[in-house]
Amino acid sequence: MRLNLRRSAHEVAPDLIGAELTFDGVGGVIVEVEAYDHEDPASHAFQNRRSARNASMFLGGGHAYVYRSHGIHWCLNIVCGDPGVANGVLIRALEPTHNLEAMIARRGLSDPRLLCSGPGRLCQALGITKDQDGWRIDRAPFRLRARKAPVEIVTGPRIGLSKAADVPWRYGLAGSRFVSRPFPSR
DNA sequence: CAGTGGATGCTCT
DNA sequence: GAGCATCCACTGT
Repeated sequence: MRLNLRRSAHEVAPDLIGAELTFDGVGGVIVEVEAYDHEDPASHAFQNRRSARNASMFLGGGHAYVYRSHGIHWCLNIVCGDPGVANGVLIRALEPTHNLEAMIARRGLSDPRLLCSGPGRLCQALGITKDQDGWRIDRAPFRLRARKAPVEIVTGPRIGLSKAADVPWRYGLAGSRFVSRPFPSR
């Protein structure tokens, strides 16, 4: 499979499940994401409204959008679609596969299930901060590799939102023990 | 396991 | 000044 990040976040999001993401050789397999588009009241760039924070969401598919969450954590999006239209996929959880020692050192934990199971946790584990905002996700030191085999995908409502909390734009790898929270069984 | 509250800083009104 | 696309520690079953 080939990843085309110039499509909308809703098309890209399920294709990212099972893909491999690393930064400086540290990372793993994407097991949970959420899609956000410019017509989404929960998006930082609702109605394509630009701000200092969300500028990189307008750079077009293949860039990183990193923002500060709750004053403490960093969260990583993969920007999708055409330049000028704010689309992004929040990377919520990885199954760690590459350089777990570096993750353990940064996180101060060794349980593999707690290293990258959450958007803030995975940025801490990989060493991603505001410095990476606007960088290309498909070039060094990032690396993004499409999945090689079909996967089973589950969906559900997105996490932690007060607006548009009903739409099922959260995607996960079925049966993964590394998602940040269980998906609704039905 | 479920629920609660604190930490903490930036964005936008 | 309010509100977070979060996480962790702590409480009570």
